[in-house]
Amino acid sequence: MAITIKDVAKQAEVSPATVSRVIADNPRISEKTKQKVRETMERLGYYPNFQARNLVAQKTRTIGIIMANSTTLAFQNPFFPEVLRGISVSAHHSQYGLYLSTGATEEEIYDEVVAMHQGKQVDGIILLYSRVGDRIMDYLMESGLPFSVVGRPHTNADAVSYVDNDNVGITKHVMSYLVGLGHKRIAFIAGGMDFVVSLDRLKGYEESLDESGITFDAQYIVNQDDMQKDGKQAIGRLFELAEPPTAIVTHDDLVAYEVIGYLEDLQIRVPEDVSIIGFNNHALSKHLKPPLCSVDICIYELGFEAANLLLEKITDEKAAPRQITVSSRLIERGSCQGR
Amino acid sequence: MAITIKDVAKQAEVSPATVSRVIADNPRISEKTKQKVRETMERLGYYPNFQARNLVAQKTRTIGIIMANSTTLAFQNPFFPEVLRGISVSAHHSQYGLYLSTGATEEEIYDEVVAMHQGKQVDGIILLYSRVGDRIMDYLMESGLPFSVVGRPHTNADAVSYVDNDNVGITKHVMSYLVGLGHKRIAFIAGGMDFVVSLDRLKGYEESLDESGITFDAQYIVNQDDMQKDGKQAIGRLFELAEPPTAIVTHDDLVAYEVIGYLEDLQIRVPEDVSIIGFNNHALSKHLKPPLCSVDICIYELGFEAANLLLEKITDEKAAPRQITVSSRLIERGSCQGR
DNA sequence: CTGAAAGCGCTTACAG
DNA sequence: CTGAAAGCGCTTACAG
Repeated sequence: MAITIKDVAKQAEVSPATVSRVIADNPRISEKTKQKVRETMERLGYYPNFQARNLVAQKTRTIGIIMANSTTLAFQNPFFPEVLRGISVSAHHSQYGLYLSTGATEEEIYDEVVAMHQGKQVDGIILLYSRVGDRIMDYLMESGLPFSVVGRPHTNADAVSYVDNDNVGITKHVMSYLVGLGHKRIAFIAGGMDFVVSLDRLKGYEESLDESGITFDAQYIVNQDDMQKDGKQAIGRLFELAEPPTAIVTHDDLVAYEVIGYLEDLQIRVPEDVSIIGFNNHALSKHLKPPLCSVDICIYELGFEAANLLLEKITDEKAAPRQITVSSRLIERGSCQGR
Repeated sequence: MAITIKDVAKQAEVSPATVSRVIADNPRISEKTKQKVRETMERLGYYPNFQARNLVAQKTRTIGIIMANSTTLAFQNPFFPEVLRGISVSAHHSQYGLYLSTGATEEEIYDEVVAMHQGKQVDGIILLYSRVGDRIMDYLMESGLPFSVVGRPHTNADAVSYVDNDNVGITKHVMSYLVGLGHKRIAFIAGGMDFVVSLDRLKGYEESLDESGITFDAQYIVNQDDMQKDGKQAIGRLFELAEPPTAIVTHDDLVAYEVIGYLEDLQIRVPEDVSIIGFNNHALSKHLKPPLCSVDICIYELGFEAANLLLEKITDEKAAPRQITVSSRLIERGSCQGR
């Protein structure tokens, strides 16, 4: 089949061991021999077989990436490609490859993680999400396989290397911005409550109300399920309340766009009647009319740093777990107005 | 380290070869022995080492995915995650893993393709794009490595397995829809002209004009560079023409959204003054005001079928190249109006 | 400075 | 029905 180290050895009239050492640029090999061997490799078009090399080296130079099972909207969401781009740059820089999970259900994904680990397919894993009571996280903790997480683990966070935004803090900032504009009835369109990021943001929401002396009212919370089942109805209900909200915070710009559509149907004007803020600062948000106020959570950096953390653990077995907080900031645009 | 086939063999008091055969469920092994070995594997927590297995099997059960170097907008675009989802489902079904390119420049990507092939890291490759005079495509053609392409190759298409929409046809359909509505001056916001898909759509545009007896006017064509450099100016120029367009076809919904933003700045109403159509039928397009008319190109199917084609070639060395045309359809919505 | 040998963890003809 | 041996393509102590 392909040219092996043996073929090169024979042609160059040295032993396979010597060829291997030339590839590794071992200093104990004479320059003369190196020249000869390299020339032969060149001539024969030799290329090392990574599988064989990895088998003896007991490593793969590959990172496994585990993504949550893909609901349609999650996939339309630019989070995934952007975080992947960040990971990609870091991995490529350190000459690591990327291996992707393909499972659709939690069960399948779990099996893949086990296969990646036990089957020695990857040197470490990046978990692209953090959810409450996640079997996969538990498995990783016990496995001894290096891993890092995008998002704060719900339990045992100190023992894990992860990147995250200050979700409580940024949400409080968003809220105090709205309160500062004179809003008191603020609706909150939350992400899935099994995700820690959603819990943190809800916590920020509640703490902020508390500090502003506004009573929490569960009627202003719209959960993910209601939104997905019938978004139009969920938004409609908000505005049938005796005291409808004057501002809406959504967990994602795309959701904000959708909400804006429903508001137009209801003849509710943005920002005159209702202010609205999204998260993730989608590329289009600045082009909307009015431009959408949004929180930039620096998705690229989240990916980039998650990969860095993982590579740190892979390189140094006993590196202590580290946590990185990636900055986030509110971008004020026309979709919010004082009252 | 980990449990190997030898450990199992020793414990079960059989030879490693027998354990291997039990794993492969070889019918020549007695049920009794199988029971005993399986029990031991279970007890010891044995898991096969894929690297070792792949080395002897001379295959990897892994598919390499090559994406074009990621300009920011390309990554915001839902095309990538959606096509990946399609690939993912097919690959997972056949128990293949996904290995992703990480290179940023064409040079880096080329090197990765060579490494994937020569280093025996993948059994085949899916090229997620087709561009004119692409070195990577040339390399793949000569390599003998199974591959498939999303998009019609610019040359030697018959020799390649690929999936594509009928881009000429669907664009003609879009155009005749607009012409049927009474439009004669139709602008065309094109994708990058190094991509075959863009060439095909432009061809459809021109052919349609021709058939409708409308003279082609290059002033109505906005190319990718102008759009990226200063989209607002590019659109502004269209409407400074003595005869400004009454309809705009854009190569992507996100670009359409952007254009709509500029039109609002120019006090040009959609659809009253100008009709607009996008491609890719983004999840949000139906929520826009007015809802955006768009072409659904079935991105998921493109990915799914590209993976199927590749797996066909991997499984059967001498499978003839096959081409699959994935359907596409115009979804009429409020952003277009007769005149 | 270089080579022969053993081994990474598996599979698969070849024997019996 | 099962085992001993060779081999996938590489690396790395151990000798010399």
